[in-house]
Amino acid sequence: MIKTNTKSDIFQTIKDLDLFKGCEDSFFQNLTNQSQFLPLKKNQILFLHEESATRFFIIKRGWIKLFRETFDGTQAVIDILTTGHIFGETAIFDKDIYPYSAEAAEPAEVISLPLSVLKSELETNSKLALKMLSEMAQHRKIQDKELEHRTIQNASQRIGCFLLRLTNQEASGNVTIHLPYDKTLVASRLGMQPETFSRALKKLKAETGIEIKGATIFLESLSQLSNYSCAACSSEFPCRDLKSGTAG
Amino acid sequence: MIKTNTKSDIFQTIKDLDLFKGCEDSFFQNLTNQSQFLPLKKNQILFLHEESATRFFIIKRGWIKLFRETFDGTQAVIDILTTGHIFGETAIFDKDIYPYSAEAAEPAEVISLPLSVLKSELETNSKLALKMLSEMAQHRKIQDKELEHRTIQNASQRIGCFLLRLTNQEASGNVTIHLPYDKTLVASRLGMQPETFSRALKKLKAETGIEIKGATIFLESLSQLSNYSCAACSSEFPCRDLKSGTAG
DNA sequence: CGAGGGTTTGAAGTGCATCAAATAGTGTGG
DNA sequence: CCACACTATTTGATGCACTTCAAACCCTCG
Repeated sequence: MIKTNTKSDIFQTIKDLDLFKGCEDSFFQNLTNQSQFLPLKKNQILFLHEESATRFFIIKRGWIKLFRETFDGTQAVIDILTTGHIFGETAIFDKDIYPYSAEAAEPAEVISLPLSVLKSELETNSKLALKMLSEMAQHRKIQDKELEHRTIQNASQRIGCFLLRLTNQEASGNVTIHLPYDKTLVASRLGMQPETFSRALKKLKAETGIEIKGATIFLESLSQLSNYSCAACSSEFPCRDLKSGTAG
Repeated sequence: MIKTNTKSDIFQTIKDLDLFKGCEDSFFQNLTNQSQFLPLKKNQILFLHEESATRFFIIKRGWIKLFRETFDGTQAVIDILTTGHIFGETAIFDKDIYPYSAEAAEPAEVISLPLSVLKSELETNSKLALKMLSEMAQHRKIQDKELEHRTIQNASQRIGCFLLRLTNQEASGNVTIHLPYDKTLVASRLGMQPETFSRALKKLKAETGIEIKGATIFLESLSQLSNYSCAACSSEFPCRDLKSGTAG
C-alpha cells in the first residue's frame, strides 16, 4: 500500500472529482504538474477576500470556512466545506479576485491548483463548462434556500434543519448525529450567536425530544426533527439537494 | 414607425440580450418561432415552485417577483426583476422543474421562450455556456452578499443599501431616487415586515438626513447614505456588482 | 493539575414582529 | 368633480427572539 501525498496521489484525487468526470488525463496532468499539497493548521488563513487569485483549491481532509468580514471585524460565514469540495474557482469569473476569505476551521489538507489551467480547459472543453454550469445552478438553488431559511425559520428550526442535512435523510429508525465542528462554528454557519445556539438547541430538545450529549445527538427517527423544522420551509422533508456542495 | 409586439419585435429583443451576444441568427429564429408574448396583470402568477418547466422568460416591461412559500402561506421573496432580466432558465439544470414561483408585481409584459431550444444551443455553443457560467458566478456572489447583508446589516442599513443600488453609484451631487415598486414589496424583498420598513425608513432619515416624500427620496449626496449603510458591509461603497442581474 | 478554549447560564437590552387601528392615497362610478 | 371603496402606509402598543455582556462551568491537553 502506497500512502504518500505525492503527485500521483493528487492526480488521482482530482481525477475522481465529479466535476471533472470525462476530462482527459492530459488535463489532470497539467493540473498536477503545478499542484501543491498544503497542510493547514487550525485557523490558518488560505487567502483573503479581494486578494488577487491565481489558484483554486480542493479539500483533501478537514473543514474550510469561507467568510467575509467588515472593517470592524464582524464576519459573515458563507459556507463551511470539507473533503472533495472545491473552492476559489469562481475567481475566474470575477477578474481573478477571490470573492471571499478562506480559513481552516480545523486542521486540514488542501490541494492547490492553478486557475489558469482550469480557465483554458473551460474554454475548449464544453462538457466541463456544462457540468460546471449545472453545479453552479444547483448551488444557486441551495443559496436561495439558505436565504429562505434565514427569513422564515427561527434559530431552533434552523438547527434542526442543519442536523437533518447531516444525515442521509433516509434512515427509518434511530439516528446518531455528530456535529462536524465546533458549536461556535455551527452557530456562525447558521447566522446566530454561540449563546443563541446553545439555548436554541436546548429548546429544540424540549420541542422534539431529541437527546443531546456534547456534540452528539440521538434521534428516535428523522421525523422527530423534520416535523418541527420543515414546517417552516417551502420544501417537503427529504430535501436531498440541500447538501452543501462546491461553494465556489 | 412600426410599434407592435410582433415576432420580429421579439427577435430583436432577444438578440439584444447580453447573455446571447455572439449567438447565430438561426438560434434567435428558433426561439422566436416558438415564442409567446404574455401581458400580465398585477399579481398574475406565471408559474409555481416545483411545477414542471418547458419555458423560460424574458421581461419586456414591469416587475416580476420570484418567491417560494411554505405550506402555511409564509413567503420568502427571492428576487424582483425587471426589463431585460431572464428567469426560469435554471430549470434546465434541475430536472426541468422551476426552483421558485413567479408572479407579476406590477402589470408586466414577458416573452415566453422554449427551454428546449436553449438547452440544445447550450450543448453545442460553448461560448454561450461560458457566458452563462460567468453570469451564474456573478449571481452567486450577489447572493452571498445578500446573505451577508441579512446577517450583518440592520433594517435601516439594508434600506439604505437598497437605495444606493438603485442609483448608478457615481453621481457627485444631489440624487433623487424613486422606489421602483410598492413599499410593501420592497420590505419583503429586504426580508422585513411593512411596518418595520416604514419605521426603519424613518430611522434612516433621522440618521442620515435624507428627505422622503412618498415613494421619492432626495439625497444631497450618495455618501450621506453610504457612510451609514456601508459601515456594516464587507465591500467598500461603490459596489456596482451588486445590481440584481438575471436571477435564473 | 493547571491553563485555555469551548460551552453554558444569567441578566438585561434591542430590534423586529405582531396585532390593531388610524390615516393617506388611488381609482371608480356617479 | 366628488364620494366611496379599497389598498397602501403609518402609527401605537405590546411581546418575543435574539443579542450582548458578564461570569461560571467544563473539557481537553500539555
